[in-house]
Amino acid sequence: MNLKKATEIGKCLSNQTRFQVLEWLKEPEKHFPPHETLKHFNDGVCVTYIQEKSGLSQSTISTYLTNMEKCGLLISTRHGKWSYLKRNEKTIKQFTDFLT
Amino acid sequence: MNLKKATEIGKCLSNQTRFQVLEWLKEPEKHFPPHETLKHFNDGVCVTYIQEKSGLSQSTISTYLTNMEKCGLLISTRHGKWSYLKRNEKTIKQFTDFLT
DNA sequence: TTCACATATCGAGATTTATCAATATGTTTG
DNA sequence: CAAACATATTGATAAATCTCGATATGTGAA
Repeated sequence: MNLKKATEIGKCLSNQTRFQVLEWLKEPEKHFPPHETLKHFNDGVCVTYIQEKSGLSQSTISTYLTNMEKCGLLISTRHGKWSYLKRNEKTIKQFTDFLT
Repeated sequence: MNLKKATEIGKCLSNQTRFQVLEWLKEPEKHFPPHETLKHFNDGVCVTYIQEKSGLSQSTISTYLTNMEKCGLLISTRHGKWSYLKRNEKTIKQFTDFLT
C-alpha cells in the first residue's frame, strides 16, 4: 500500500453508494436474494442485484464496481453471463493498516 | 460510526495531500522541525509547518485541516496564536472498524 | 492601541465527479 | 445464427471539488 493507491481507495469510499456496497457485501445473504443458478455467495453478488438495491442506473453502478475492482476493493468473478463481486479483504486490511 | 460520517471521512482520504498529512502526523518529529515555543508535539503540529511541507497555499491547507477536524480525523488545539493539529486515533479506529 | 504574524473565510476559475440515456460487447439459449 | 439478457463503454450535463489570491479575524508583542 502506498499513498497513491490509498487515495484511490479513499475516492471509492467518498461516495455513499460505493461505501454501502462494501457494507452490503459483508453479509450478502442478509441483503440480497439468492442467485438463481449459483446456490451460494462464495464469489459475492451479481451486478444486477447490486444495481437494483442501489437504485442507481445500470451504467453508473457498472462504472462504480469497475473502479472499485481496479483499486483492489472488490474481486470480480465471471460465471456465464453474470459477474459476481465480493470484497477483497486483503486490500481492505492493507488500507486500514496503512491508515493506522 | 455510520455511513454518512464514514463517507465524509472517505472524502478527506480521497486527496493525496490530506492523506499525507495524516501520515506525517503519525511521527511529527520525523517530518517537522521542532516548534519554537512549544518544546513537544503532544498536540501535534502547527498549521504553518503543515502548509509549508505540503507546498499548497495557506488558504487551501487551512480549509483541508478544518474539514478534517470537522469529520473527526484531526484534533485541533490552540496555544496562543498557533493552532496545533494531531490525529484523532479514536475516530480513525472507528472508521477502520466500520470498514472491516 | 497599533503592528506583525497565524489562521480562517470568501469569491472565482479550472478540473473532476455524479449520473444518466444510448449504445456496444459478451454470453447463453432457442 | 438470432434473440434475449447481463454487463461495459460512451457522450453529455449538472454538481462538487481543487486551488488560488484577496481579504478578514484572532492573538501576542512593541
